[in-house]
Amino acid sequence: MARPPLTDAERDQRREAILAAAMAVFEGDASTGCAGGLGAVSFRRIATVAGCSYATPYSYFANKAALIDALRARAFVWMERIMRDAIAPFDSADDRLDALATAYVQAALERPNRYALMFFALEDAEASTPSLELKRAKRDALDVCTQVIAAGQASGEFPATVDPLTAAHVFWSAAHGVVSLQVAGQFVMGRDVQTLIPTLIRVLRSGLEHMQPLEKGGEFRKTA
Amino acid sequence: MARPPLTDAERDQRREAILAAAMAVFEGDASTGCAGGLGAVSFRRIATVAGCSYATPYSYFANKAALIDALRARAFVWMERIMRDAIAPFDSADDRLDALATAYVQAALERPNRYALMFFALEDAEASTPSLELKRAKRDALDVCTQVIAAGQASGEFPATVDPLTAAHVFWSAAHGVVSLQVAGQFVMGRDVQTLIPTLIRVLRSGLEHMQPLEKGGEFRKTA
DNA sequence: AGTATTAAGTTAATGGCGTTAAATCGACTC
DNA sequence: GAGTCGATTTAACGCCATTAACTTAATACT
Repeated sequence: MARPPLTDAERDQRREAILAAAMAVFEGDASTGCAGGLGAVSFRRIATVAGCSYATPYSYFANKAALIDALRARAFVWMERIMRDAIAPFDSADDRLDALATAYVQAALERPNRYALMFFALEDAEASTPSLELKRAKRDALDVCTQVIAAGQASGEFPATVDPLTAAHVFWSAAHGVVSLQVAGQFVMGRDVQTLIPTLIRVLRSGLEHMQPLEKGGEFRKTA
Repeated sequence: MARPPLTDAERDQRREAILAAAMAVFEGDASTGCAGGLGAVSFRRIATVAGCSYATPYSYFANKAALIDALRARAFVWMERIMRDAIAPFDSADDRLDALATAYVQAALERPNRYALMFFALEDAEASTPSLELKRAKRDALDVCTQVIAAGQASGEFPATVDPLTAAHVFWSAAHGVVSLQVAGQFVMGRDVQTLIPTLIRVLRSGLEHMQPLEKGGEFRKTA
């Protein structure tokens, strides 16, 4: 007596089409005829590119923040794959760490928009709580780093003075700091970031033994 | 034969009033009755708060990006003062570096909106080239870090194996990475960032001698 | 005085945006 | 065919940035 709802597969397919349109707009695809970047991503333009009405995307995403959230998840998945592919050919923990950092920085600098989407999409997406999909994508990406360090500690190549998750945070934070300052055009490091990263990795790598688990760690001089 | 233009002082004063209104909106001041953050900053709301017409701010700022640029410059000046005040009571280079990092992180976490303004205001401000005012504010802020390191090297407390500017970039990048991942709510570091920073600083500090100048290795190069 | 001149500020308009309520369409059951 | 209900579109609201046209006000010259 009633029209049957869409199949899950159909819903996924149409949701995918909208996401694809959004990605095309975000990446500044020529077919969309616009500049790209987060500022260019509007529901109305996405709808136009996807060939549907302005309101249609609302059947698949609660609001713009939810769509940006999904885009961010894709960006993290993309980065995770890049990192996994980068470490695959290497065996030693040091080599894997180097390859990881190099690939990370290279990917970020080659696709600054996508990198900015991962971390700088505050305006539109930060307000609402992240989706499970995004949280998992983030965790999976960080896991690549954690696993490399944990493996290095297990094999004795790295000192096991700190838990791998903390160390992964430190490494990722450092890489993110360098890359994001560069991507955001902050300061004037006339120097080549590609060469700054190896330096930083080397320093952090050699500093692994100075890291301490934070439960007991953190003693430091401060406050007169 | 004509009405004289406003005095420079008058222009500055009115420009200042508009900037103050913008800052009040951005900080989510109660008098503005809005949430705060960059998303809340609109020319129209600023004009309302400042008690002028929608178009008036255009007499003092070319467009919204220019106004955001000015706000960012203020944020950098604010951070510079915090850092300078933080290092003032200390004498040893180690103490100053610790105080610098601690104050930086504390300030960023206490006023995440302002910190985000410094580095995450891509949408509105990144497109246009930064103003001289902003560039100088950034440089002055970075100079605090550079000077601490240079002084430490001059006194022999820090190894002089790398130029201070590069080292400052490394330190700032690392701190920025940690803070910005935290501010942006990335990952789930259940750990207290306030304690992660000392660890990172200690590691970087001990790694100073492993840093190498990026331009030309030459006489600075320490190890083969 | 009165008037031309010119800067500053206001009003109004344009086009775009996110979002939502009402109207329309289309596939299915009876 | 008629009824029904999900999916989509249309239309609308309010907000935004930006700009053009207009109004106001302060001077200088006659």
